[in-house]
Amino acid sequence: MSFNGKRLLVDEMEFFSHKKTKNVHQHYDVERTERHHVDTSLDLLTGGNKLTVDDGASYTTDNKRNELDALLAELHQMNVENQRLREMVNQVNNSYNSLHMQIKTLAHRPQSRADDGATGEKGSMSSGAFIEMSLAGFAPKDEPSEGKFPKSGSFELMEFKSQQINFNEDQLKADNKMGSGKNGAKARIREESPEQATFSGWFSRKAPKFNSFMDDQASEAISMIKKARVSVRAHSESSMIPDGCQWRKYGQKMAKGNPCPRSYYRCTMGTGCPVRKQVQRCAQDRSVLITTYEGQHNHPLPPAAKAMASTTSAATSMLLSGSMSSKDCLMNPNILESASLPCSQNLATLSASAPFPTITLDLTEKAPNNASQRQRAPQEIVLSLLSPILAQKFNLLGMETPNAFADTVSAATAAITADPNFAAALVAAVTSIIGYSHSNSNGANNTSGNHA
DNA sequence: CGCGTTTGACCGGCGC
DNA sequence: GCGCCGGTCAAACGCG
Repeated sequence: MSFNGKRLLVDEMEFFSHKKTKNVHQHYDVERTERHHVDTSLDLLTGGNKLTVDDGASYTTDNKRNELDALLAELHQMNVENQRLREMVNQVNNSYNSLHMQIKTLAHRPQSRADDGATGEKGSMSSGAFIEMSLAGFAPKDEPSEGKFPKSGSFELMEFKSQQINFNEDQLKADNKMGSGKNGAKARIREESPEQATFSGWFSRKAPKFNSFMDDQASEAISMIKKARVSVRAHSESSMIPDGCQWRKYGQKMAKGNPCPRSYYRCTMGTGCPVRKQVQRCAQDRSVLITTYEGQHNHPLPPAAKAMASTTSAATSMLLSGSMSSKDCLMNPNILESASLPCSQNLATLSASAPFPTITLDLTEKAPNNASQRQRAPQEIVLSLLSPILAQKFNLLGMETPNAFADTVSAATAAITADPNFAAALVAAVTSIIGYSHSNSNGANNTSGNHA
């Protein structure tokens, strides 16, 4: 009964995202949702015939009784599953509270950190401290103290403290090669340690003022979040890939190193929508269209636009969470392969040389004959990308990754990709969970409609 | 006439 | 300070 499974999964996602609700309400909502799903399923199975679960009404056929028995058994199973998930939520909340207290402690002694940084040259600053500062900027300054699900920055702050950062120089070189980096950016990377190059390039292009680094870094981070970009490479003969949004061209320039002009578009679906995109053909392969999105929509998106918006939004979340950008993607690019993506080593890459944090989704893979290596839908790609992040979040919280997690992901991937609408909703839900819920005031309207 | 596109001018950041 | 470059503006233009 995949239908029920899907609905329950989404409800759990919403359950996560509405964590501020009191527990009693959460439980009530879950129970009510379960009942609703059973009723809905009964209606579907019986073609609208009146069936009731709890009053023992007579059933006209044995088949229907059997179906009801099966559904009740399934309901029981779901109750068990829900109970397990509730326990996981409690664990997450407890872990978050613990982490939050530690962050508070760290935040109250910025001067000592600042002194550490100020005593040496910028280049000699320990990478751990530097990254910690950068990531601290991710943590919203107005974050409520209690009961709120952790922002990604909160996670990563602890994550980077506890692990020595390694770096894959080959990945960086590849980024430099493929990116539109200027010489200046490359020089910066040469002078700094690689991880500093990545983070300082995005968050601290000017010399940091260590005596007020928290505020500076936070504001810079917020600025960078707004400017974070998602680049999508796709084969297209037309001048633009269809993404469901309405765009107005406001400029065209010849970019250095590319004989093809770069076009600039802004979203016209909402008044004053800040979302912009650049469209340019790849210099090496003219059939490849590179579309770069920047900004967040401030208006509801039509269904046709949600898929792409969800994809780019999730990719951005992945990027901004830091978990993929610095530790997984750069240090261990093979993690993408662990997401059961046969072609994923070229799927999502990060540019350390770009002036803004940019993630590139490469959808130009040739569609193989092998069904198992078919070209995947964006939702499928995002789901595959997200699964290792979710697993990582479990591990980060000191929670054992559920044994059946990998199998569940595989099964869910198959089920979810059969339903594009559900996939889009799921991606949006997951996006809100794994961190980057900086979608502030327009979050309600902006259902999964964030580009970058 | 309204709307979208084109295109040269302009601005700011950055490196030298 | 100068030049390069990416990005944006806005007047001119074209189309339905």
